[in-house]
Amino acid sequence: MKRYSPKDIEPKWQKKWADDQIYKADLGSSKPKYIAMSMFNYPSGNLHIGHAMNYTISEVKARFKRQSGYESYHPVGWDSFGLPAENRAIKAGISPQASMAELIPDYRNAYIAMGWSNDWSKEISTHDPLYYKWTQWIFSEMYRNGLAYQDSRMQWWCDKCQTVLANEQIIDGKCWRHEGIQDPIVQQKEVKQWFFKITAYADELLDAIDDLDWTESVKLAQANWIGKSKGAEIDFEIESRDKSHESRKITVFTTRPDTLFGATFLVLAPEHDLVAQITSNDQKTAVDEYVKASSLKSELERQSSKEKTGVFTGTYAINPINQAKVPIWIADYVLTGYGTGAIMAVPAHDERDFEFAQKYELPVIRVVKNNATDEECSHDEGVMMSSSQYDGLPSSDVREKIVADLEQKGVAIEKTNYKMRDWSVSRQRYWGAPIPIVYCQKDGAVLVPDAQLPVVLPELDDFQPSGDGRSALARATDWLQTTCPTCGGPAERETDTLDTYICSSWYMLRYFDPSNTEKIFDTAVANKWMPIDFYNGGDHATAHLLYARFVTRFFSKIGLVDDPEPFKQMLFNGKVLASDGTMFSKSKGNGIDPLEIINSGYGADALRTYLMFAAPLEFSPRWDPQGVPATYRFINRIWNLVQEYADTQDAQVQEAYAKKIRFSTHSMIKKVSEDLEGNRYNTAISAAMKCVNELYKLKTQHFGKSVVWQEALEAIVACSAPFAPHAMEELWQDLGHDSTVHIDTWPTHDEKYLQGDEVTIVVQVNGKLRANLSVASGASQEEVQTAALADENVQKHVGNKKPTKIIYVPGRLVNIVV
RNA sequence: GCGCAGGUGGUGGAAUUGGUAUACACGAGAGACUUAAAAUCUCUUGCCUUUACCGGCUUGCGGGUUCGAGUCCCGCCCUGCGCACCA
Repeated sequence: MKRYSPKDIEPKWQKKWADDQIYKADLGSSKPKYIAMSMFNYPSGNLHIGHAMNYTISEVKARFKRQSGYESYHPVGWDSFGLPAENRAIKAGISPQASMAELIPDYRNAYIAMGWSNDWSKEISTHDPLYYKWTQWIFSEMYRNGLAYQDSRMQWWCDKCQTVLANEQIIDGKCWRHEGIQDPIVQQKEVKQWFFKITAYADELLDAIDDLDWTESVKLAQANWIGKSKGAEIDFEIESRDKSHESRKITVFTTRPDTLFGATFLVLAPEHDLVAQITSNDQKTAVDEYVKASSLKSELERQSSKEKTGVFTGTYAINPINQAKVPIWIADYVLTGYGTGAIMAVPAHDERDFEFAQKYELPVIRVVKNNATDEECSHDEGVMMSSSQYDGLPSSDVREKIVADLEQKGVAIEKTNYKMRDWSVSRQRYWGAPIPIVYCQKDGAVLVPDAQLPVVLPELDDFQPSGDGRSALARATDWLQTTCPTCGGPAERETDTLDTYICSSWYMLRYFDPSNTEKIFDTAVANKWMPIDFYNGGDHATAHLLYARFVTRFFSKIGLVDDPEPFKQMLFNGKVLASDGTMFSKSKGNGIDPLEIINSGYGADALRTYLMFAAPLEFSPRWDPQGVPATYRFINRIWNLVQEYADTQDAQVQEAYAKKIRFSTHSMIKKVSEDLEGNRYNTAISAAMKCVNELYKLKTQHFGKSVVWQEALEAIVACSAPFAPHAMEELWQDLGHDSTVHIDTWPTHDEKYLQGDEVTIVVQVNGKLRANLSVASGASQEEVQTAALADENVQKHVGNKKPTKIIYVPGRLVNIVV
C-alpha cells in the first residue's frame, strides 16, 4: 500500500500545477468571478507563522471557489518600498534594490512550498518603476483635483527613523517601528509636507461603513478614527480693557450648546493664536511660563499626567446668551488641533471642566436637571434649568434651538468636526516613490508632466537620511538638478518620497492589469473584477484599510472604476501566539518557521490544516506543538482509506449501508460548504474529520469498488482539498481521475440523503432529560406522545401525576410538565 | 476612563429561531497488532455517587423571564482588543 509521504508528493504537485498553470486566472473568463486575497507582503525577512496564517485564510477561500465553478483569482504582490526594507538593507550593507532581489525569490519559494494557489503571471512589486509610475500618477491626479497640497506644519518626528510620521503611526507616543522601552518619544518638528485631503471624504467614508461586510471591530475603529461630532461654534466677545485689541472675540467649539448657560469660564489651548494678545500685564509672566512649559512637554507627558493644569489670562469674555462675564484661562487639556482650540467650560456637565473648576475654584452652574446629584458632574440629558426662556425644555431639543437663536444674531454657527486629519504623505527617506514635483525659483512647485513619469529613484551608494531632515536624495546632485517643465529654467526635484501607504492603497486594482504602461489599469476589466470579494489581514484596521477606501473612492469619482468601495468582505483575523500566550518576537527567538515544519516531514498540508483548525479565524490561537501531528494524522487517515479502497475488489453494498454512507457523506458536504462560505474553517474541518471517522466504522462491512463508496471518497477528498491540496490531488488521481481536483469538483449535497427513516426524540419531564426515543420520521404528535408516556423511565418520573401540559417540538423533543 | 468582544472539561474549542451542553481535536487511560518499540486500529474519558443501571451537579458570580436558558433580561466580577483630555 502506498504510504503518505508529503516530502515526495508536495514538490511533485507544485511543479505540475506550475507547469499546467492551473492557478492562472483568465480575467476575461465567462465563468462567474471570485477574487480572494490577503494584505500583501512587506518583505523584510523570512516567511513566518503569521504569514502562513494570513495567506492560508484567503487561499483556502480562493480554492473553495475555484472548485465551486468560479474563475477564482488569488493574486500575489510585494509591498516592497518602505522603511523596514531600507533599514534591513542599511544593516546588511547592500542597497534596498539588491536586498529585494534577495528576499523576494526566497518568499516566492516559500509561497510555493506552502502550496498557495497564487497566479504568478500577474505578480507585482511596488518598488518596480512600472508600478510606482502609477503611484506617482495618483499623486499628480490628486494634485490636479485639488486633493494634494503642501503645508508647513508641526509634524511628528521619529529621531530613529529620521522621518515624519502620520498620526496613525504613533503608538503610545512612540513611533510604530520604535515602540520599545529604550526608544525615543516622538517629537514635534516644523516640516514642509505634502498632504492628501482625506478629510474631504470624511463623511462619505463614514456613511459607507454601515454597508460593509467587515469584521465589526474594524468598522468601529474606522468610525472612531474619523470621529465625527456635530456641534456649534459660538463666539464670545472679549471684554476689552484696551481698545488696541485686534481681535474682539473668541470662537469656541462645543457639542453641547444646550449647556451654554452653564459656561462659567473659557479655556484656550496654550498654542492658541490669541493667547499673547489677550493676556493682561499682571498675568503675562505666569502665562508666558505656562506656554513655554507646555511646549517643551512631549505629547506623551501631556497625556499621561492626569492632573489638569492651567493659568488665568487676566481677561474676561462675555457669554453671548446672557452677557455673563466669564474668565478666560489657558490649559493644555484643550487641544490645539481640534475644533477651534478653544472651549467653553461647563463644569456641571463635563468631567474635564469639572475637574479643572474644582482645582481652581471656579463656579459650577447646573443647567440640566437629570439623575445626577448636585455635587456631581453629569453629561446626561435632562430638562433645562437656570436657562431663562429654555427652562423646562428637554436638553436634546434645546441643543438646536439655542444655536438657531444665536445664529440669528450672527454669533454662532452649526459645525461638524472630525478627529481625522489630512493624510501626510511625505517621507524623508530614500526607499519610496519620489514625489513627482520640481521646485522652480520662478514657478514654485510644479508637477512633473505625466509623460515624464516615472521619476525614477536613482541608485545610490549611501541611502542614509541626510541628517538635515531631508532624504538621501538630497545628495544625488545629478538627479536633483533638473529643468522646470513650465519655464525651462533650472529647478530642483522634491527630495521627499511618498508614504508607502499610497503604494498599498491601490495595488488590488493593479492586479487586474499589472503590465499596462499606458494606463494605471483597464477600467472595463477592473469593473468586472471589483470589488475584492474577500480580503483579510491581522493588522491595519485604520490606516491601510482607510487609505485604500479613500483612494478607491477617489478613483470612482474620476471615472476609473465604478464601485467606490474596494473590499466587499473583510475579515480581521487573529495572530498566532506563542505557546505561553505571548506574541512571537525576534528578540525572544521563539518564532515558528513554517518551512522547518514542512521539511520536518509533516508537510505543508498538515501545517495549513492545523492553522485553519486551531480556532475560529478571528481568534488568536496559541501555537500547539501537538497540533500539526494531529492534522497530519487526519490527512493520513483519508490517505489510508483511499489506498485501502483502491486495493479492494468490486463490492455489492447493501441498501441499508449505502444509506448510512450517503447520510454521512452528504451531511459533511453540506456542513463543509456552508462553513467555508461563512468563514468557519475550524468547524468545516471538524465536519470532515467526523465523516472520516464514520467511514472508518462503515468500511468494516461492504467495503469495495462501488458507486456509493466512490462517491463518498471523492466527496471527502474534494472537500478537504482546500486545506490539504497536495495530498488530496494525489488521492483524486488514485480514485481514477486524470484532471486536477482543484477546478470545478465541488460536490453538492442532496437533501434526500439527509432524511433518515427514524429520528431521535428527546423526552423531558419538567425540563429534565429522561429518555431518548427512536421514532419513525413521519410519526404524528399523538404517536410520539404516546410512546413518550409509555417509556419506563418517563413513567417513573411522571408517576401517577397527571400531565398539566405537554410541549412538542416536531422531530426534536417532548416535554411533559406535571 | 470610554467603546467593543468574550468568560463552556486537564487543553484548543462545538452547540440552527431558546430545545439532548461539552461536536471535532489534543492530552490521559486501556486493549489489539508486534520478538520489541514506533506507526496504525479499537474502546474509555465533564464532575460527584455507583460494580453497573439509576440518580444528582455543571457553561465566571448573583437574580429574573420561560414548560425549557451557554443562548434572552437586570446587577456584579474578570480577561482581551480598540480609542484615549476630540469639549
